[in-house]
Amino acid sequence: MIKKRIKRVSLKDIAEKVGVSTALVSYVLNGQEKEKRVGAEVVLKIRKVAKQMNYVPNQIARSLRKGVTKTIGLVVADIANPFFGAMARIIEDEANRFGYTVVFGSSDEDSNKSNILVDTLLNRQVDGFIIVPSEGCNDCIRKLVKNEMPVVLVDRYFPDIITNYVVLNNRGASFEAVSHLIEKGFRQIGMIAYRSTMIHMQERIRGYEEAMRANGLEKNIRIKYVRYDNVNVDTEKAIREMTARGAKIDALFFANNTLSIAGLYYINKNNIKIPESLGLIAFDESEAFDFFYCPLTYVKQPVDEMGKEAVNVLVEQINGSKKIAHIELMHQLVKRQSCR
Amino acid sequence: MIKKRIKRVSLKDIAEKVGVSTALVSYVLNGQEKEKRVGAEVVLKIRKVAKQMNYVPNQIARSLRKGVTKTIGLVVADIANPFFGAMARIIEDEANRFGYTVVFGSSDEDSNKSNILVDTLLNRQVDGFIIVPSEGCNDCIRKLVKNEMPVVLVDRYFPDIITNYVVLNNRGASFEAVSHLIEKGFRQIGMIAYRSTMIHMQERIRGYEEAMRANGLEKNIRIKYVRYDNVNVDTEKAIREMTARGAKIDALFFANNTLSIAGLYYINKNNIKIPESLGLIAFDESEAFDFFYCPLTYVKQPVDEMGKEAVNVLVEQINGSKKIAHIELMHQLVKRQSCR
DNA sequence: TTGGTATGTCTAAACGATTAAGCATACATT
DNA sequence: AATGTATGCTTAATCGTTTAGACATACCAA
Repeated sequence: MIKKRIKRVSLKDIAEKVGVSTALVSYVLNGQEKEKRVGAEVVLKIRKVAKQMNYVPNQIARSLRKGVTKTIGLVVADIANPFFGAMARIIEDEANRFGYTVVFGSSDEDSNKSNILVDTLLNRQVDGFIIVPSEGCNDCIRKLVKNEMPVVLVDRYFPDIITNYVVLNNRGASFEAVSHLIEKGFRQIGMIAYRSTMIHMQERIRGYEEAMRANGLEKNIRIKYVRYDNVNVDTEKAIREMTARGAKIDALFFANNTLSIAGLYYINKNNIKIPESLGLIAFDESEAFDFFYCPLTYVKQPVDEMGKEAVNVLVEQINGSKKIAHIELMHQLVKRQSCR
Repeated sequence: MIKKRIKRVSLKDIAEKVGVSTALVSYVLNGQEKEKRVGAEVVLKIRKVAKQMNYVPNQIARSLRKGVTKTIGLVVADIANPFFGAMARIIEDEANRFGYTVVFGSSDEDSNKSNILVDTLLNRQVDGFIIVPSEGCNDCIRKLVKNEMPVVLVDRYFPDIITNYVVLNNRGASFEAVSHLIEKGFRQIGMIAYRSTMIHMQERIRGYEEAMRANGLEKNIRIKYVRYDNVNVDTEKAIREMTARGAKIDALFFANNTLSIAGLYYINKNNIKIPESLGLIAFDESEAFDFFYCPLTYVKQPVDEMGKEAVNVLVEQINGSKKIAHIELMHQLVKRQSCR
């Protein structure tokens, strides 16, 4: 059952060729020839032979011995979602700067998948995790934390679990967005959110509610919840209901990129006039927001910063830091024509 | 220098607790209790203790011993590009089905970065590669192939290197797109492509040229080349020049998603009327194509199929297959309003 | 009794690197 | 001559698995 590929060159091969022990080869190839007092000619010879034999160190063996893999496990909701794709890219670059490689997995917001992913990555002895946690994976995160596995949560976190996180100032972002709609004269403002107990959603909802209340519009609060695995159908239904004659809304606030885009498809299909019939504010970024016939005002997240901070915090944790980082980043409200 | 984390439970710990050798534990936990004739009560006890101690096998140790890591190395141009993000997602799912985990890296179309990535992944002893090769990394791919490392190239390949690939029928796709423009009455059709010798670009260009020639329009061939690291500026300049009075084009064909979107921004900014002043066909998919004021006709790639096929071919290679797969998938021309 | 077969378990090497500790030798110092 | 110290290299254990092969015991058949 042992794999038979072209036999890779090992330290031993070099050692034999040069006529020394593997220890010397290891010292030299790790740049410890000074401390370990390796003879000058031997150093040169080892270097030469290593290059000539095309030696590539076996990171697996090294990892086993050192108990460190120089690998980061990344769990996102869906790598195909541009928000997470962009974040993954930043994380990749930043991790590389520190000598880490990234292994990733998509959870589809499913706690079961998340669990499996985390276990797989644990098997593989990743040195730490960056996780976009899903609803219901509290225990899984708690287990990691209890085992002192370095973990940084991003985009969301669990208030009852003490661990590092890097998130957006979601409530404030939402508050500003909705306040902006109100300033522009909208009163019947509806919101479309994921049906999720996760804190990022809850905070965005809370920000909406607070902005409404702060302006005496608490009676106008209308929130529709969409299931993650049924975005299109649920979003269409939500908008249809909210724009039906009767309790008609005059503006709509979307809780994230997927919802916004689903909404835009519906709005286009039904020729709803933006901003005359309906003011809009979206969340996250998308080219769709730029090319929609009436460019959207949206809440922009600092994805780059989020990714970078996550890696920085994680690397510190891996290096033994004990202090817990709770980072809340600021949004930016990009104002355009979708709310006059 | 040895890492001190919470000590993970090992086979030995279980063996000691149960009072047997590690061999038995290994057999049982790998489901070989029948073949290896392990006593019935011992089997139960090992299972119980393993569960109770929360045992997680060390994949690193197993990999070292077996010479197999159950890991696939994925090198794309940029994981943040939705085309590659979508592909990564498919590859992830398909790889998981076969018990593989995916390690990824972005090359930015840079052969140097590609080289470093491949070396890093080699260190980590991945069982095989799925690579979107960059210009100039011929040697790097050749080296892998020579060492009998399982490799599948996607999106593009090197005609002079014998190895597996899964690509689009690029020339045909381009040919059909441009023919469609011609059918619709356009004659002065320009193309915007990457300045790249890679086959996918060359084939898309060739398809364009052939369609032009097939319709006696060879004198009208106008191609502008854009640098990967300067897309916005170069694309703007290209369109400006092509639409300047004098040798004015009446339609434009973009060679991929990034170029299309850069072009659309320029077109919007300059109020160019689509399709009246300029017919358009894009390549790849994007929500931008749907929300652009005049929905774009575009060449759709079967990303899912491409990802799946790549994994399937790779797994076969890893399992020892010697036959080389050259797979060309069919595009789909999605016809909408941007070319009347 | 002898040998054969079945059953159950263990030993120890191997994967490839790292690294503490030990062994030689040469040279300088008193 | 005795001791110290610098230099240069080797030995062997270790990380956590896997697995071929040895070993031990029981039972049955001839």
